[in-house]
Amino acid sequence: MTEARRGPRERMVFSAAQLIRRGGVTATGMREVAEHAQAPRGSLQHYFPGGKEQLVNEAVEWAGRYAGRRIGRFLEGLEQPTPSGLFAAMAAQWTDEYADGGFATGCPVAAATVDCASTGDSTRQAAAAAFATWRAPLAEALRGMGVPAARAEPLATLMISTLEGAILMARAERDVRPLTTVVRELGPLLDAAVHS
Amino acid sequence: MTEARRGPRERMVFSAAQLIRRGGVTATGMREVAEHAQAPRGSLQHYFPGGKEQLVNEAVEWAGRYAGRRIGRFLEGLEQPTPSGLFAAMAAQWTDEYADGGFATGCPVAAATVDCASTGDSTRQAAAAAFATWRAPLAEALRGMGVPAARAEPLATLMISTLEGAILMARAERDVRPLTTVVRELGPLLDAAVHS
DNA sequence: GCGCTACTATGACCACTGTCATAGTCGGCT
DNA sequence: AGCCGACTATGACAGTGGTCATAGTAGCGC
Repeated sequence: MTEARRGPRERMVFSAAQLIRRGGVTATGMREVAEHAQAPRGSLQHYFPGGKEQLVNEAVEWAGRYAGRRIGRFLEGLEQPTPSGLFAAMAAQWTDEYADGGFATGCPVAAATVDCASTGDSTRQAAAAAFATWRAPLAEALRGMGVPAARAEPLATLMISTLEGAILMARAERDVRPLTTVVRELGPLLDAAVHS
Repeated sequence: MTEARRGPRERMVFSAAQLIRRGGVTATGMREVAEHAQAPRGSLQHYFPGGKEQLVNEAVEWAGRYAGRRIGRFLEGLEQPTPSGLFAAMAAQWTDEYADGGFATGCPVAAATVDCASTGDSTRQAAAAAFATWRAPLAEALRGMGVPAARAEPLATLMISTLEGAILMARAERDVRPLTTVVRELGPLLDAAVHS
């Protein structure tokens, strides 16, 4: 996931996202980001003249694009594409990560929203945009599975909301139970939307 | 909601929860809490010898008890108690708050989880306990409405997860759309669990 | 060689954090 | 009155945050 062979700028954005996932926006320092990215500290002000706000916003945007791109990958991995299968795959990414890596990390977009929604408006907008770039391909995938166009966007919102909440609870409990539970409970509803 | 007539200790716990709701745990300072509670700064170390960690944990526990107690209130407010109606009432608390107060505040338990799940284990446990004290009366309410005992807990987890995620998205978008959407989409599933 | 740009390297600044130490005040008990 | 516990009031400490200023280096066109 890391791919060390990228420019220092990209590495810093990536590291910022990774550190925000852990402890939130306020708890991640600029110096810490540079160190984690093995990038010179002086490059921070050079690549991100807008300061921390710019760096955080780019990290959030990056996370949104990443989540959006994953939807396509999940679709390819499903032999029999169904809404519930897609949702299960989305959740499985987290259960897998938690299974072998501990429960240290959450969703960076959620962290940015919690920490910046009331203070930094640009970051809040970045988070909203990230959710949108995640939701769009998801709704498109649902339509491709036979979900009526009018239900695709609402169901995508439901899926993302439920997943985000389950991630929260799973981290708090240090147990994947919430993730597996919502997959099991929400699956039938999602599949029932096909051809209806 | 404030009720200024309480001891300074309770006021500080309450203020801590309120400030954590806004900007997260790391961004809320002890001095800020004392000032917000109109309590003397010297009382912090007197009432909370465990420092910030203790204060935050108590704020999270308080939030959990508050959410749990609200379930009963919502039930009383429903003339025809149904799972979907209860879920709608839970979400309405947030849409009401966002309608006339802006989107400044989120759930303190979510904020504590995001900020402390990987660093402060005691706070993480407090968050898990808060979710539990919220989930228990909710599951009990569902059973009271005719939901089979085996489905009550999973459905309660689903409801809380979905609500938490919708709160997140609503704050990011500065729009109650996610909240109203998940209420509309999840309602039928919840009601279908009655007598089945 | 010069000059220019891209990038790196440090050190300093001020604001602020959580925590501790110390002194002060108040009320009630005996 | 004296005393003692609960609580309040402040100041100081060491650490860290983001940001700025300044100087240095590498590479390239000329």
